[in-house]
Amino acid sequence: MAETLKNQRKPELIELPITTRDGEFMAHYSEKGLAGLNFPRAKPGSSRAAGSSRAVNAKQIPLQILQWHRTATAALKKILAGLEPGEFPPLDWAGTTDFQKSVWKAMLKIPLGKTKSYGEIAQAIGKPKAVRAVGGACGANPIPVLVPCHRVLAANNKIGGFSSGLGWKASLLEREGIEF
DNA sequence: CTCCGCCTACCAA
DNA sequence: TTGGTAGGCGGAG
Repeated sequence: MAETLKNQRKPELIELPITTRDGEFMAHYSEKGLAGLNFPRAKPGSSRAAGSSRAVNAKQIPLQILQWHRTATAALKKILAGLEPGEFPPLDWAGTTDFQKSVWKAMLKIPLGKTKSYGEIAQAIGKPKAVRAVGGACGANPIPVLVPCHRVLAANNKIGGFSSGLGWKASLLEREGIEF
């Protein structure tokens, strides 16, 4: 009778927006914490459908999640301003692989204003040859900015890639005073 | 198993 | 310096 866990296809996350001067980010929360963060769709300024008034009934959102959202919002805005993020909400990496988690944890250890290469991350997690795989994990990072995948550069201080757009990566690095 | 990717080191111009 | 390339690894289908 153990219903196949595989039927749990839908995590059913609660989505809440975070409006910043860079546009509206979208945060996704599970009952365990922040599970995802998306960059703004349009560029700052273009107010398109103005939220299409999908007014989520604030009343039905667990207080716990609202608290995490406040924390996440503050942290995101700080980093976007090139400042120390302070407290983080718990991060929910359910559904991801151990390899990816190890890579993301390693990235969380990179201090603001500092960088590491894909190779250094690979070495840090004990898989010195999995360099390219580290790049893959960075690209799969569900919580960009807070989990600083932008602080990972290619060898020789080259900018490397960024699935959400190199423009974002370059911009985030600049805000932290990083040169490349 | 195959294909692809936020990489690298290396070699040829 | 710039460009092309083969090796290596994990993830997705």
